[in-house]
Amino acid sequence: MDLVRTVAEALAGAAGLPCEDLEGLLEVPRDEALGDYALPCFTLARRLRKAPPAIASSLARAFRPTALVREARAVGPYLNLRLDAAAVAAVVLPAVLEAGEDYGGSREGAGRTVVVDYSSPNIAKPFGIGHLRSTVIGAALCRIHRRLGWRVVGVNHLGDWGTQFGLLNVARERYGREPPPGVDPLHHLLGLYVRIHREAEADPSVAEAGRAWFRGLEAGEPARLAAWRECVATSVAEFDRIYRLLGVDFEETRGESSYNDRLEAAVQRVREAGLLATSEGAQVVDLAAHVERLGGGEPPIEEPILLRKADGATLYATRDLAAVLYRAEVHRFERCLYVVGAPQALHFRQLFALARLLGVPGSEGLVHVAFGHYLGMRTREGSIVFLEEVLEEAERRSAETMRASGKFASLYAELPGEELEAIARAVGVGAVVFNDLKNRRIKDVEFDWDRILAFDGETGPYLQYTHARLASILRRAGEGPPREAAWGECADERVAPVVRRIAGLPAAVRRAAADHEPSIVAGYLLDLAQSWNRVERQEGMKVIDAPPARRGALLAVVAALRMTLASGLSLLGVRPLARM
RNA sequence: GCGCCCGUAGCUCAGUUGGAUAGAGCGUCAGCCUCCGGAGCUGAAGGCCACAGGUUCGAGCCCUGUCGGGCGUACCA
Repeated sequence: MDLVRTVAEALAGAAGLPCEDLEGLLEVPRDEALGDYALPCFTLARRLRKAPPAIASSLARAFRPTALVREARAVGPYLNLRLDAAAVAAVVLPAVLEAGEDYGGSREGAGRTVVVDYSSPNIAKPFGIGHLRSTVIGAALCRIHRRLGWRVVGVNHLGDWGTQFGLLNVARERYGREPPPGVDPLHHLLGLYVRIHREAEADPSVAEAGRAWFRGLEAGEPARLAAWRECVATSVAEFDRIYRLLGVDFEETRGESSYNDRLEAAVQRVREAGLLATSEGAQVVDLAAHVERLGGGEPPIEEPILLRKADGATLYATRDLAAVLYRAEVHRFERCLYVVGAPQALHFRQLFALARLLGVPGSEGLVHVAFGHYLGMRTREGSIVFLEEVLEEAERRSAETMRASGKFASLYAELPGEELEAIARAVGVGAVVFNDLKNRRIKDVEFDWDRILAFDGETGPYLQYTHARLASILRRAGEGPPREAAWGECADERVAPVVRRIAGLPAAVRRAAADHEPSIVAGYLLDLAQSWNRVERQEGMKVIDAPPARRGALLAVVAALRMTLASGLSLLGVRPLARM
């Protein structure tokens, strides 16, 4: 079911133009009174060598109404199309009911593979609120691509290697490996991490001890490897708890350390391609010198990419290069998305340029999905806001709101306590997750408890609440939506705009994937929910008490609406709830 | 210095490949529970779309410059 395409087809005959061209040009007018769709004729003017208003009026004359497109009227340079709302409902609603909560998908990604590198927290560092963004954006992009038929490989590229393990283990040796009674292992590690970092800043010999410890680890000392594994295991256990809470699951969890034995080969490949140079003792690729070979008119990258330090050690870029080679070989991706903060833009421009210079398959599909950070927290200064802390507070507030509800008794009476807890948790998580996804990802977000935990306005709970009320109507109706209904009942000016918006999910999902921008789905859902809440509350519209014909049609609308919301919310990682 | 990103209502943000009169939410003020769920809804106030040029029939959107903010700029990740 694709409404725009059907409209374009209806118009193609009159216009004498290919359907695809028209489909791209069609837009929804700002003012709904003007029509359901509009064809601006400006761009056609050059092609047809006629003035836009003349094109519009001649199209209007040539147009023959169809069952779906009832009328085409020229208004200045626009051709405004009026759809038959009953016909729209007859096309849209049964299709949505058929698709269910998978509505919005397609097969456009069939046979294609996308790798999504996301979350990727550092072991031995706290999982702070800042890590939420990559996790939640990446997980949403995975679900969105999967819905479009792609084979998705979500990768958690753990930061499980590097000098911080040296420091951490120096601290463990000095202050104790085992947590004191009553302290869980992870918080013990984090406490050590913060403490030793403070000391290292004040005392260079501490930092040197850390580096020395790490050298021993790299050399493969068994005792240090064992200590390292312990740290990794402790951290991963914590991360898993958060991932379960967020409903996040990875196809591949593979840390930087797993590329250790591929680093030499990666550098060797660069050398054989004739790209490796020595500069100030380090081994680098001078991208400025080679990148013009790639064409594409990209601005040159002045900064060289470093693959080996003067002391022979490898770097971040070396491991990322090894990782991209591995992924190309094993996963054979068409696209590979790196959901990583905007400050690393240069690093990825360098990495991608190098991959293209090496002719890595799929390197044209490498994308840095950059995002702004939460402001107002610094890891090193101890003023860390733990994600888990935020989620727990969100759950508390949600439970409080539930208890304060006048409907508490009637809504929740028959539910067991653990179910209530699960609902409070889903609402709390929904608030935090949606808050993160609702704006374009490049925007920085200032950390603010009240904002992140808000339950009214443009929030996750608002959408969940709308969903719950729809579910409630369907529950009370005591019957499922009909396959066939008097669709004319959906044609009035209150219901028709809602039905038209229901039809918009596939386009929103498609655009979200193309732009790697989950906020497009978020914005779509808010508009959808608002359009319903407006008519429902404002007009006091009743579904269940409506006369039989209207009741059936409205039940189909409510059911389709609920499925559309459920589908979109699931894509974002927000749980649709039957009650809350 | 150079590079990248951001600048739209008091605050946080939408604004499709340039298209009709720039839209939401929060906050403020005024309203709506004889309710299929008030975590909702209605209304009001609030804008030289940072500034200046340019391209175009048409610019919040594209180009150039200026200002403001953020980030990056070789041996951290």
